[in-house]
Amino acid sequence: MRAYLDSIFTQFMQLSLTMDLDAFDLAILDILQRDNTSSQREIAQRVHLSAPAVQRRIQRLRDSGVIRAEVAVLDATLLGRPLTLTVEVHLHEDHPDRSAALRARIKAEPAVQQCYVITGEADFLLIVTAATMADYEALTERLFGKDDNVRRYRTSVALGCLKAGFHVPLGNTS
Amino acid sequence: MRAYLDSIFTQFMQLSLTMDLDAFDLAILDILQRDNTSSQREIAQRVHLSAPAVQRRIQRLRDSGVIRAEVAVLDATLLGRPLTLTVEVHLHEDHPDRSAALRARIKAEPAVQQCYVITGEADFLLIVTAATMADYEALTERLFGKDDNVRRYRTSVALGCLKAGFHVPLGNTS
DNA sequence: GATGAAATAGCTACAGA
DNA sequence: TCTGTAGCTATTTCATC
Repeated sequence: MRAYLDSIFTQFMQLSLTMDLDAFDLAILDILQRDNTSSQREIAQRVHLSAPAVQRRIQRLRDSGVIRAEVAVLDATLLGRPLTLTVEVHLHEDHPDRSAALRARIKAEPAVQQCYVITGEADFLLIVTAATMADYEALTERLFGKDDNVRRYRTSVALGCLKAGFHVPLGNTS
Repeated sequence: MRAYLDSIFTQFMQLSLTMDLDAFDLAILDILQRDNTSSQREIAQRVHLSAPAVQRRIQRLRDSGVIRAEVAVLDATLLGRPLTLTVEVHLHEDHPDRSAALRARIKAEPAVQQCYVITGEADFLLIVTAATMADYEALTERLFGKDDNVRRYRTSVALGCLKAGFHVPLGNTS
């Protein structure tokens, strides 16, 4: 019952939030998701609003969760991690209970940058960063080694990266 | 010849940069890649350095490319794009010349958040955001529809996301 | 790398539409 | 309720040691 009420509340919040975003908000968001170092004054004159108005809107977007995080994106290669790998994980049973431990290990593993629970042949898709293939092997051993619910995993090495980001297309300003 | 010199230069830069990063830099980077809103004063006292020292290091990390970008990460669901899809693209020929047009379309398509060129069965792995399945279908038509070098593509819908980011593990502070 | 001054950005209060 | 003006606080930035 509590979970049900929570879900209703979440839906309501999302609905009310989505409806409250106007063209100014979208313009501000699009600037910030490209370059979060833009000053409020600069944003203000680009979207034709005053600096405090921009400030208030940004604060509201942060509070409401539309802005999930403000982060620096680092160059993994320059930091000694030139390898990116993608891993499809196939389970025997994909019931949450059976894979809870695996999920926890994945969440706790810093080298795993992304993990999606997916439909289709595989159950998880991971994006992993590593310094060397030996390190990656050790990682797979830690994650999958003793888990008899993992049927198999298929690794692909990323030879290159055409694009990488979490940029969300925003209406006409996408 | 020019390309060769460029590659040598790049290698030299990377080497010199990698070697010049000390524990302070790594500590600063790890703070920034988690929360880029941290003030220099705050960072300074956390890493036991003065604020201007932190400021100089950050500037240097920006200039050298270790800090690739400073961005706001938005909630796609709250912005009307609740769907995330992963797409494996299989080509007939993976020679760059034959896939140049496809690469260009992928780069130009805002809904494609990430695209990795990978080894193994598939040639590309895409992470895509979409508002509806109809939109996604239209996207695949735009990207792959008239490209006879695309043998097939395999879509998986992301049912959930255990983690998502580009956080790079940094030594002992990972 | 630290200190301190100047410039700039961010934040709050208030008035008006 | 939201915008814009004004003014204050805090942060960033730069010159000097």
